[in-house]
Amino acid sequence: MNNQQAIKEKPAIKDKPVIKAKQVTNRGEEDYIKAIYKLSDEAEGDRVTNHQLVTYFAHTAQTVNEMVRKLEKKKILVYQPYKGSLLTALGKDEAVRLIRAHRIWETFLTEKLGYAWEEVHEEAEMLEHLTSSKLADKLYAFLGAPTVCPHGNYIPVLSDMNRDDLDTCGRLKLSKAKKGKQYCLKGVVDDKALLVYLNGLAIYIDLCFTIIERDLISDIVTLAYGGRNTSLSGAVAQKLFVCEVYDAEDNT
Amino acid sequence: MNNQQAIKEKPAIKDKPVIKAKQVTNRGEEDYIKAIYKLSDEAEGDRVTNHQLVTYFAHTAQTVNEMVRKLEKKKILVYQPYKGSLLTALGKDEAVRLIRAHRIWETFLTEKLGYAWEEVHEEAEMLEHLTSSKLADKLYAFLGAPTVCPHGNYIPVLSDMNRDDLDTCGRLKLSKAKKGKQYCLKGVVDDKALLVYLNGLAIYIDLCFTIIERDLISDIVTLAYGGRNTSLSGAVAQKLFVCEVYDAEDNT
DNA sequence: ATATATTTTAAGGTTAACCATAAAAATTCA
DNA sequence: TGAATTTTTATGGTTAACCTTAAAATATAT
Repeated sequence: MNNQQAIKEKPAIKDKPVIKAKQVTNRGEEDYIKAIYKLSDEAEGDRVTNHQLVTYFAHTAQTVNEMVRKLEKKKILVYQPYKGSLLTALGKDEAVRLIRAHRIWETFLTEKLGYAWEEVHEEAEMLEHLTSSKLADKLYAFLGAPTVCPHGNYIPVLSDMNRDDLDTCGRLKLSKAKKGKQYCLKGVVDDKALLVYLNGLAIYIDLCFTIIERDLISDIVTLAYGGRNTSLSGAVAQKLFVCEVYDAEDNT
Repeated sequence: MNNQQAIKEKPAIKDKPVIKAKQVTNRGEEDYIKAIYKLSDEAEGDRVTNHQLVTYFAHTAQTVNEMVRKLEKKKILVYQPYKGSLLTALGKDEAVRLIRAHRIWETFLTEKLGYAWEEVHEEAEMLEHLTSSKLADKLYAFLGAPTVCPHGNYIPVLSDMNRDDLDTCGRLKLSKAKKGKQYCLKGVVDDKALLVYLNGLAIYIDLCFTIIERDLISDIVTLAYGGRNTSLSGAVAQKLFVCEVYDAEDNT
């Protein structure tokens, strides 16, 4: 027995490959970080409750609790039972890093590979998790330092890493737009069903239109563009971001 | 108790996001498939023994056995105890799909993003596992249907999916080259240390040189190119693939 | 201020991909 | 052919990310 040990101890280390897998799949944790970042924009008080995560991921309360506690230990967030989670600076950096990678990939896939805007989310969702800063930066430069992704959402750069609202900044929700005025579509929420719906209506980024009707009872906005009128529900209008357009003849 | 059940059964399904992670990390299995494919090129009789996998991955015999049995159940290989594993057509297709994705990514990273040839392996190693056929095909087209990766190795296309020797086909190992003849470097093994070494010697794909010495005792080849002479060990020469070059004046 | 509802968490389970130890089986070699 | 060596596999363990059930703690609404 002792003998066998002795023999086993010297299995001549040949200079063979010896492949080791590395940082395999932070996927779970990273998805939680992104979710908390995203949900905190919409939620009141910035704190994201476990309940929100339960419905977002369709995980059990137990699972959400475990993940949140784990991220808390890693200093990625602070958690108050019954109150919710708040990302630390570390957590926010991580979230922004992921969102940046996500949007860079989306831009690459549409601009360079000819994907449609409703096809890129899933691919980017996977690729973002294995995108080093080096890769992100090189891709970004290759794309010509774009400011927005195919859905019109800002691609954060290091200087605005901690800006809170990456999605609406400088723009207006269409649901807040005013009758009679002219707007230009600058961003949409990255939601496949919505994107396909907009395709059918020939609505895309940079489209300009006039609001010809805004019914507050039915919560419907009606736009005029390209010789047609289209009515959108409040639910849709809330997912579109616009900038006001000033006509040449319309001074101020 | 029964009561509680009844209440719990109707947690009104809201139309909230409900994000589900999918096909998470076949990484382990896929690495085994690739390893078996690669090792079967070098090994005698095509079969890859568990022992080869043990040294390749630095996993235990038990782990290798489990993985092999699992892949066997999935019809990816046939395994004979004490003999080794042989990929099925399904397994080979899978391996080639991965190698194709790997080499396409390597090409993208060097050609489009300016990576050095010794930097691309690790990135490609991760990206290949989440590359759909659609993505691979679009990338491939974007790159202009390249035939080889930055290391000069063939990028398989569907038509040669089952070709056995993707790495040496049509080419010669430098270690088999003859004194006095002229050759062109067409491929090198994708091994970081080797690539960095070659950088230092200004040796790269498509470099042409003449073999001015070939010492069989010391197993050293000496090349002349760009006004310099360089001696390479047999270990290195075995990892370089060349084609013979015929001078204009040297008929036949 | 309590009763009800909701949120948290303890306890224990599952699967995948790894590990170690050691017994059983097959191969190889003398 | 038997002994030595190698290969395989049974048993049992670990961690991460999920699960269920049910108890404990807190919040809310009357």
